[in-house]
Amino acid sequence: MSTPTYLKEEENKNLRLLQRNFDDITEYELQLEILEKGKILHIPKGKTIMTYGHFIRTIPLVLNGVIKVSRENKDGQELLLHYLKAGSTCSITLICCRIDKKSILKSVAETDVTLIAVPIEAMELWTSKYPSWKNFTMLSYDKYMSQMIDILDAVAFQKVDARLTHYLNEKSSISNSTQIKVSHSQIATDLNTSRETISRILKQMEKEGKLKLGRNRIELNV
DNA sequence: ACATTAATTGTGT
DNA sequence: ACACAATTAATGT
Repeated sequence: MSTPTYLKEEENKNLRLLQRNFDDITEYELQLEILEKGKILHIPKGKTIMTYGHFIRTIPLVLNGVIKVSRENKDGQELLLHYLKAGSTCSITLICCRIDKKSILKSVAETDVTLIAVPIEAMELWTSKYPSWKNFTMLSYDKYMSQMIDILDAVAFQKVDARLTHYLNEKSSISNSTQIKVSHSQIATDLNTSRETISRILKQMEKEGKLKLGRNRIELNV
């Protein structure tokens, strides 16, 4: 049975995407194996990928789009941790699935997302077989740890207004626009604070001329 | 075009 | 943090 041409083209496209976004994964063999064992998933904006308590059986390699990762506790309390952009993976899942642990995180597609879902069984071999895979996972851990330190820093030492400013800048860079589409209560959830606090700080910032407010919309001034 | 309703935002305590 | 007022967007008639 021969593979239809359009499928091969699709595969080539994905291979190039993989090479372009994950330049730490160098072995051509490994790249092919990732595409062979992994499954390409297209996830629409707004869809929840993981929530608290889910078992994890695959790890995501993000090819396109942005995934929002937040901590979620039993009571449904949330705190935005970081964003996964193209070329990254969730390193906590690298550990989690190894020890067969339930997810302690929640992830939602911030934009439309394309990713390769790699089953854990495949990864096990790669660590010993391909130096660059080992390197890639180590770099991911390192990146993750740094981000966690940053979060700790922000929550422990920064005031809410500083965190809000940072939040807005990040949002703006993700959407590549100074127009941010989000409600005050969503921001409050992300930063784990109250909606009123966010409303008041935003109002103050508007008075200072830093931004312009609208319903479900914030326009950043440059 | 207008009225109704739901959701978001503003504010005082 | 809570209660409520005001405003805005969405929807139906």
